[in-house]
Amino acid sequence: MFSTVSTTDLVTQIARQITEAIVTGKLRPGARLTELQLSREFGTSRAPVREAARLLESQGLVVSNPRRGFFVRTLTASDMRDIYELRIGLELHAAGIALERMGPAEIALLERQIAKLYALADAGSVESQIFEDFIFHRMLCEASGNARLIKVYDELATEMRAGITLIGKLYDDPHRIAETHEPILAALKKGDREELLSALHYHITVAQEAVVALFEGIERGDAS
Amino acid sequence: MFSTVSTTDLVTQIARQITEAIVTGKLRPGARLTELQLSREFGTSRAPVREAARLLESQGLVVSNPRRGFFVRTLTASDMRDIYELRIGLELHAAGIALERMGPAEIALLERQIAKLYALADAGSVESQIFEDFIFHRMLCEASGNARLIKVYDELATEMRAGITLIGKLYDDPHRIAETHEPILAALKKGDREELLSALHYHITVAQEAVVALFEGIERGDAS
DNA sequence: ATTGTGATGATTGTCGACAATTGACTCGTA
DNA sequence: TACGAGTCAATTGTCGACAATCATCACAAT
Repeated sequence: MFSTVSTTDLVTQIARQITEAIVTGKLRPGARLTELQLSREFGTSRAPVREAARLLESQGLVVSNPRRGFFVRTLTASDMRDIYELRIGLELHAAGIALERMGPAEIALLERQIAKLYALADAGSVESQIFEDFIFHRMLCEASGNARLIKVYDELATEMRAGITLIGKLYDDPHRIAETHEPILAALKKGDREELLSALHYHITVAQEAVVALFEGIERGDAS
Repeated sequence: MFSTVSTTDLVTQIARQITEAIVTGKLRPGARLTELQLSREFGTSRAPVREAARLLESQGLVVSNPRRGFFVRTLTASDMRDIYELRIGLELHAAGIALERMGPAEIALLERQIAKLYALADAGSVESQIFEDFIFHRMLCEASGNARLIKVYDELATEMRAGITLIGKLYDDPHRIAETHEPILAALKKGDREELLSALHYHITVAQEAVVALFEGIERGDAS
């Protein structure tokens, strides 16, 4: 999850910086990525920048028009609906498997993560709460023990972050955000499969509806 | 699904050729991909080859060791188990959504696809049947209407093909392969959700067990 | 025989440059 | 004023070259 060592290769480093710029909103959707400008900014030549851009394209953060270059991908309401719908399938599947594999230790970790959400609700920034929120769900996916599944989750998480950045509004009540994770934890503790899947489904669906509605509003021309 | 025009850009073209070489087995798992050799083979310079290799890395077909280059990814039994396990979650989710959206026309297309499988069982090559088998399941995913989900399926399909290539043995009774799709179709026609998910789950699990067992055998040192 | 060491060849990572193409801009004309 | 053709700057796609690094191999020492 976190950078292993500071000495990663140049392409990865560049890709990470561009990703940060996108998910934090410094690079707006639709913004053009000119290779020369980026290479100057990073103090490298164009080659590593191109490769980094290709990497980000495969992750769905940027799109490339042949002969025109790379642009920050503009996520639509339809995109977000698909992403969250897929996430439902993915995360419920992960939870179903995880339920069989989790011991008290793993569940305790999730509980601590929720505590962290509460703490950030009181004292932290919105961005850090969003980040830790994703960590919670990633831990759930990790508990499935399926590396391939985790990889897909990470890709979805990146896209969701890229989309959500525009939207601090969703998190107007950070305390409530933390609360909504409780039913998931409760079901896990009980070992109730039906309840777990139901709680997760509800949790994600609520987020989906909020995000999609907001995007539809933006597309309709409300304040960005 | 198929190439839109013959004039795709160079990187895509190279990536496609390397992919073909991998999934057809011409490039064995673990084989080294030297940029110079590939660039000579394609009559280009190294730059497009590098980008194509990066693309394939993001698809999980090749891996890169920094300063050492690219190698054809060696899929393990554990990898295949994860891939098929994820596929179960993905495809069942897709089917659940698809059930609501499919009309007689879409179901008829699936029926024709099964007919094609029978035809290939009688007269076709194993490879073409494998291909059309994947098409059947892709059609099911397409019916979900979720583009993001389809993208993940395509990635999984590529990895499965890369793994399965070694294995013509799994398709020793091609007629039976076609048959195993019938229960899925039957459930769809009935509109029985439970039966559909159950049939799909069984169908994929059977494949998973066969593939994983084969890989475990290979890892144990049986004939490759 | 085995292990450590040094040279050597091959390969990657990165760079700057050139040609091809695109999009915008200007100018002229109806 | 509106529209179209032609020109031009900017950017990408591709290339060959150089330096840094790694693996291999031979050779010597224990």
